[in-house]
Amino acid sequence: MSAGTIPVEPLAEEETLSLGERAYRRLRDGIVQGTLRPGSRISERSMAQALGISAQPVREALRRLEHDGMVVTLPRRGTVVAEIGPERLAELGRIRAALEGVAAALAAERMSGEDLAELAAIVRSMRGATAAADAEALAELNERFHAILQGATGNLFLVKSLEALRAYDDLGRLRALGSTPKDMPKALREHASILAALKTRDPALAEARMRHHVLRSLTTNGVLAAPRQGR
Amino acid sequence: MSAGTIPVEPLAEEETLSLGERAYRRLRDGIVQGTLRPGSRISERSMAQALGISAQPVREALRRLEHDGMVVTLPRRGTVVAEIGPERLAELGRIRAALEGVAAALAAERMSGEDLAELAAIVRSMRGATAAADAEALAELNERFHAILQGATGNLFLVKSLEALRAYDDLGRLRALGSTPKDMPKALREHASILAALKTRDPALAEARMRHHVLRSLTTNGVLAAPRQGR
DNA sequence: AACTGCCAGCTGCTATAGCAGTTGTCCATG
DNA sequence: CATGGACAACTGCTATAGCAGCTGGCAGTT
Repeated sequence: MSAGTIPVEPLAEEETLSLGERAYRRLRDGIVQGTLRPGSRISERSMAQALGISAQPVREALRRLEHDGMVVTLPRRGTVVAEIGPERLAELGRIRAALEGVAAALAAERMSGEDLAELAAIVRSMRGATAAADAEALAELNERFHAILQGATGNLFLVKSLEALRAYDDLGRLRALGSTPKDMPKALREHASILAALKTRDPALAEARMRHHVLRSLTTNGVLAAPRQGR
Repeated sequence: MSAGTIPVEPLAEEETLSLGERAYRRLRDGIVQGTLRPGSRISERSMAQALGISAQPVREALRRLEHDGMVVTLPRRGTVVAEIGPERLAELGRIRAALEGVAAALAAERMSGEDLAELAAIVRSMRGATAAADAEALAELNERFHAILQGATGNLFLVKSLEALRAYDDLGRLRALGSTPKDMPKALREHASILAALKTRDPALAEARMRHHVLRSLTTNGVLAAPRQGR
């Protein structure tokens, strides 16, 4: 590595995932899409045979799902898909709003200039996509916005918790945050205001704005009900 | 189950834990107590042999620890104990404050009358223990207070996340929240005020007070620094 | 001496087999 | 008919063995 840099891209970070990871995603998708309905019993052996793999990866996946609250397993009894009603979804949404708020606060303190610039670029792209009413592009940009912000915190616990919560997005037939056409301008303004708070390194302001943004978004998407206690 | 309830205590809830659970606690304690220092490499096989068990439970424990942020494992490379500096502890403390706040909000909405009465009894006991300056009793009561409140939310994800965060308590040679003698009266007042908010079914107020309580407690214990941005 | 390729020794990961509880059914018993 | 106990068929849990990838060092070549 003395001479100039080698002109090749690094390999894709996850060309082949572990069986446990694949089983986890498979089961998770099955649950949120309704294929595996609440109350369904999931046997390690049966599911392993159905997936064509061994029982260990399935077990590992079930443990993770249990941590996520999607299944509940009684020792030596069995594992069943948990009931995830609207009220539970609302709770998880409020938890998510709180965590994303903390992430914004931490990001306001630690975030690098490059990350800030990237967020600014994303917000600019959002402006165009909003004008074009491109819902798909907005969903993608929104995902990147939050991902960069969360990654900037450098806190793995926070990132993983939010990742787990994000898995619930596909449940109530809602796709991604801020994708409904009517609230696109709102979401754009909110993202811009969050970015402004990050630029001024104001943790409290960034947190309040992020939290409000997530709560508002979940409300317009029907996950949360009335604007009872917000902020 | 027709006649009166059977006059026997249920079996001790965890007379014999699974090996995976025991390995998890063992390793977790080793990390927070400093026996397993940051950077230490943990091999599934070696650790299994050291604990006198198989490799699977150890692997399961490592996965959980990774989720908690205490270890980080690179696929096919190895698992090492994560570095947990003061800044990370502070982050986790802020996350915890936010989550306990949400728990208080949810509890204010859902909590039953019996649970409220139990919390009231605990606060009364706290009053006595504070007068007697009984730190140990206060720590115990404090733990029960938060446990009951969190359990009243009925949200497993929330409970498990807070449980994971609680594991970090033993790290910076601090034992439990609110155990330092000087802030006993403060903690007592805060618990009482939280209880009051719960009684009036005010989620926003309960959340704000709980969050302030946790942040204040972590601050006086040295986990958090100046009262920069609170509330 | 500097570089390249090979290879033993790790590592996490997966498969197979078997243990130990739990449950529901069926038959013997009151 | 009602009741209780034993057995079979599950379940999750654990142990053992072996696979696949990565690392570091040792030799062989230039």
